[in-house]
Amino acid sequence: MVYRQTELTKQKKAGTRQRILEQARALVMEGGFAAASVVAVAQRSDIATGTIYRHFPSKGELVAEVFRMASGKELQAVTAASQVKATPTERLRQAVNTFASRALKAPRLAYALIAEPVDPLVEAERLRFRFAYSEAFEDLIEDGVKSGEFAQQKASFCAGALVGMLAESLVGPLSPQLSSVQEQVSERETLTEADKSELLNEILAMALRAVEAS
Amino acid sequence: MVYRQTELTKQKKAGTRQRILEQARALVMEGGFAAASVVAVAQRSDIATGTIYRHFPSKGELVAEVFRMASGKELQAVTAASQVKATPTERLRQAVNTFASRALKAPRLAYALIAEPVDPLVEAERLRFRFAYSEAFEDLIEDGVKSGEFAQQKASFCAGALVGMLAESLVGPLSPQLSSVQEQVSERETLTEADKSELLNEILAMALRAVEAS
DNA sequence: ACAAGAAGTGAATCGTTATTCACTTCTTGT
DNA sequence: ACAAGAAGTGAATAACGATTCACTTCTTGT
Repeated sequence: MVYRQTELTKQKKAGTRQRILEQARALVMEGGFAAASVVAVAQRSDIATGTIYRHFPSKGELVAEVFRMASGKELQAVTAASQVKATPTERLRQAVNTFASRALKAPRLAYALIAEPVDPLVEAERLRFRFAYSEAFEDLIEDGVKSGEFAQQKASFCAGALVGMLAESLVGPLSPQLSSVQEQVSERETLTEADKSELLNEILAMALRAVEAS
Repeated sequence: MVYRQTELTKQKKAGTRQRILEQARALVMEGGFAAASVVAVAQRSDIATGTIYRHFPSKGELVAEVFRMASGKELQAVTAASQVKATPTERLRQAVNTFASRALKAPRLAYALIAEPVDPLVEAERLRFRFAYSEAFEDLIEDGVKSGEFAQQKASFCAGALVGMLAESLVGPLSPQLSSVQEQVSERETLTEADKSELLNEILAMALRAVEAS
């Protein structure tokens, strides 16, 4: 027994693992989870397919981790925005704006995270994250209801509906952007900056109306 | 050339085709599109797998037609509800109520139509139907904006967002019901009648707030 | 230098479904 | 009854991606 794992090898291994995750993430950004086959991830990471399995027990676990990384970043941004020191209305505005504008900046990734058909392990993560988003909004809505700024409503439900509304408002505009894999929707228009800005305004206005006292 | 297709055989063939569609639909109602494999559909229709291909060029076309049938029925109900002779507010109330209560009555089917990962051919149909729903709401919102009952808003966008909100508000409550195939979510509660009724009220209230003038 | 354990390799295998096709059975008009 | 065309059959095949595994290469301590 001459060979025990040392600091160097441990780091090297962690590095490989990291590279796999990064390349998988890059593939998802370009072509969604569908593009992240084991073979493709391996090729892009300059390793053999088998190596993937030295780092992840299954493909599902790999993509679930990719999902967790990417969604975690988004969630953090939204949560931070929702906790600014301001009125509930302003906090909602910030949170919605953060969510939507980030999605519009990386449409392929956003679609993958929000709506793309995925492996059950990933779907489970998605549910979890959706719930986490919901909680971020829930706090803010509760404060708004207490202060009378918002209408009387069941915060837990409305937060969920709000997340759904946000997500779905974006899926429509987002899906045409996918181009590559899906042939059917090829000749749709691309979103101009002006379109995006108008979209943002409408989403913001509607979200506010949806919770505000009338 | 002694055998030309006659009325009787034509009807028989149409009958078989119909039975295939019905059994496929039944399978979808029970276990979603995932449960509607060609073999399963054939078995349940008491025919050989090959026979499916005498009636449909591919599995995709078959399930797309099942989707079209089922969604068409839902769409028709919502459209009808949205066209009752009443104020825009009341029409919205009717349409939303129709959509949501029907979904809650057949949760497995609703989930399959709204959110289940499906074959691209079916996904294309889904987009089309989503747009059709959106149009039903669009007319009603436009009327409401004109009459001043609703806030100033871009009807085409808000209708889409509304459809998204409805769909997504339901996916959460609906997905736990799936039971059979998905193991992860097994120990979630089932919706009681009281839950459903509360859910309906909240959805209705939020949808109205989302479009109404403040 | 060497032995042993760890990481990496990639072609072969497995699992799952849709799809095909050579064959059988049914229907019809003469 | 019979021939021809249509419908039906279901085992075999195709296609696809995940997973395995016997093997090679690398790393380490003595």
